Amino acid sequence: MARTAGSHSDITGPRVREAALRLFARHGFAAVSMRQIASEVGVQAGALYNYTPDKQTLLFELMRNHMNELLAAMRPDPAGSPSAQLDGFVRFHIAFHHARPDAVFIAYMELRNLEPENFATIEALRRQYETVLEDILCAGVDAGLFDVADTKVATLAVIAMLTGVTTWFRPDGRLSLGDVQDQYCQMVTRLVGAPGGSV
Amino acid sequence: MARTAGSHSDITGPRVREAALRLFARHGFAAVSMRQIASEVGVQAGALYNYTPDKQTLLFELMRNHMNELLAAMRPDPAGSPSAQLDGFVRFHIAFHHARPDAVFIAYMELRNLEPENFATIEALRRQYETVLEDILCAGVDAGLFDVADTKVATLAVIAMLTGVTTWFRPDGRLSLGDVQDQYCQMVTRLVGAPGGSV
DNA sequence: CTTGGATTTAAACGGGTGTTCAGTTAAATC
DNA sequence: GATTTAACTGAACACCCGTTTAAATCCAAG
Repeated sequence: MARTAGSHSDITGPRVREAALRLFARHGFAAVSMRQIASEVGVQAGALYNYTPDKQTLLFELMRNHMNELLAAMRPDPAGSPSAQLDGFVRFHIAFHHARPDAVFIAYMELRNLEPENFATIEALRRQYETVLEDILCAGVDAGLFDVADTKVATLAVIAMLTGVTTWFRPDGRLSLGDVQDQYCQMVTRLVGAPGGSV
Repeated sequence: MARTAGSHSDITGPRVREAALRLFARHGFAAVSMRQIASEVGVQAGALYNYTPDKQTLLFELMRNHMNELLAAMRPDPAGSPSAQLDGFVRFHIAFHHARPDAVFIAYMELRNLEPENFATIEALRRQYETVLEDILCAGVDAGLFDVADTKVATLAVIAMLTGVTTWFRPDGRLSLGDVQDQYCQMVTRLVGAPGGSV
């Protein structure tokens, strides 16, 4: 068992994933070659295959990793009221996605480049995340706090609205991330017909 | 001037664009080859160059065409109230986008595959469309009908929310297109703090 | 029926693709 | 210092890429 301590694989492995994430987000999975990724890492193309069985799996692992991090980070306070939970969800979604623009971009844009089996896995994780929000909405409706015609539709509407932030928000722009979070909280609060959202 | 009547170009041209639209939407611009498009049309790859100078322009024309159609079809009733105009915008956006899923997909997903000049053109058209909605929101705020903290943010939030419909709505599903339009109208009405959106 | 231009083919161009693998390098263990 | 083995190179594999071009085909007009 040689080269366990000073091994480069501890360094090269993450660097491969970082380069792939950045390049896939920037140019798209199909438009990026293994040689481009390798060149970014400072290695020959063949060396990448020490870290991934193939290009498809490299994409899949990036997406699965992102979704797992998302689900792990999202822990709604079970003691909070539905309104507080909804508020927390909105702020969390905006902040978490803003911190990982490349991973977000890939997770939403490269789904069609996944093989069916991999697609199903990512899709399941995505639905799991949506369920977190839907449960909050259902709890609010049950408590008579929210007025939502269809919690499934409202869930998808809110998530689409929140995810859209990543396409235009720039930290050096007119509004701070906190401003944006505040505004979206108000809009979502009103959207679900919760009290406290009126004029 | 021979072959003006029985010319194939009247037939092949549209067929090229249809095939490209479908394939680009399904697999992504970078993942689709000119030979695939040609094969779909029933022609050799070289024949495509009678109808487009290159692959990039083919994509660009599809996107520009879609945006132009979108802007031409979007004519808010200048006599209507801001609330009625907003309602009309929501219903129009959902219906128009649902009728052209492939073009919508391309217009939102393939922006990064456009060369800078082409990107700027499409981006300008997109902003033109957003301005239609923002003007409605501004009119509503000026009339004291809407309560919106930031019309730009609200515009982007509403459009992201509406466009998201195309990713999940299926006409053979639980809800009809009309149901979805109704629900989004209510959610948007509440989101902008307009009267008539409360419980 | 010939003509001439629109339309398409077939082949070629230079270059890039994902992936494999024998061989080289270099670091950790004995 | 010899041995072991993870890490990497460099070349090759078979194939696909967008685009160009000369030649063939097709068909309305004269």
